[in-house]
Amino acid sequence: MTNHKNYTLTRAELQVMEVLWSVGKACDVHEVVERYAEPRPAYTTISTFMKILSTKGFVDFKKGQGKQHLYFPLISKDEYTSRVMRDVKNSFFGGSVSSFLSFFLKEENLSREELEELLLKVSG
Amino acid sequence: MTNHKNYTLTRAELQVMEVLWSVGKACDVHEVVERYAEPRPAYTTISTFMKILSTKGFVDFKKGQGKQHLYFPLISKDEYTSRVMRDVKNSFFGGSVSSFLSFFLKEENLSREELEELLLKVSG
DNA sequence: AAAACATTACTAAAAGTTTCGTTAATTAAA
DNA sequence: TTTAATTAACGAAACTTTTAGTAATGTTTT
Repeated sequence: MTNHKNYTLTRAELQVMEVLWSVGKACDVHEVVERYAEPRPAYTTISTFMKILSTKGFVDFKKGQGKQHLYFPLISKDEYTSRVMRDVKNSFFGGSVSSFLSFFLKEENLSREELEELLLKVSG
Repeated sequence: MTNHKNYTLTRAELQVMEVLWSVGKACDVHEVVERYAEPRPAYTTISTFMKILSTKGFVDFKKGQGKQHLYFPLISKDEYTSRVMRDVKNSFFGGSVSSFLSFFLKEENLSREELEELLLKVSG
């Protein structure tokens, strides 16, 4: 399946995706579990999430050694980030770009100099 | 209780808070239900959420007519928004302001000029 | 080919969230 | 003061998410 468009990631699903995104290559369940901090979830827990994520269209897999599946994301972290940002913008700022940005900047309490610097770094 | 700091709002809880924030004054359960779009939730559903939100420290109440409670938020929408923004910044941009900003600008396709303008508006 | 092994699929239970009927308590009305 | 109305508290059902054990299946080794 390929239409992650209709779904959102739950907390635990996102955690799995984070690992896949950070690894950057297709990997098996063991590799994912290893990257969890202690106490690690059970192998089958992650396996279950892979199944769920496949069904929801967020990951796919190719065959590895033996019957092993090598999982990889079907959506990039950037794509998903966009989606989250859009949702936040819509829920909290009525979809307004400038409200969103203003709030963020005020929130960060940046000095004039820091702002200038950011401007350069960002759009320079 | 007053330590909402340790909790986050679930989807349905947030919806209740949105109403309280928008109304702007302490209100009873009926007033909240009325502001829901059809099909409205049952009175007791909202009542339950008020209880939960009190326990979690997001709302408090004062006595109204009779035995009725008038609920009001203990956290402002801005405060809660900050929290969400901080979470997004941390989860998706490793806490980096400039990463956050860069992504947002690319996403929104803002020009250098538009950004400058916004910055001025914000930082006076 | 059989046994041992590795891995996914299946199932289910535990935990968390959402929903609302019923009950109990309080206030208002008769 | 008894009855009716109102309202919050309680409890539980339905649903979702999270977790993991067990079964089934395919792979490798003997």
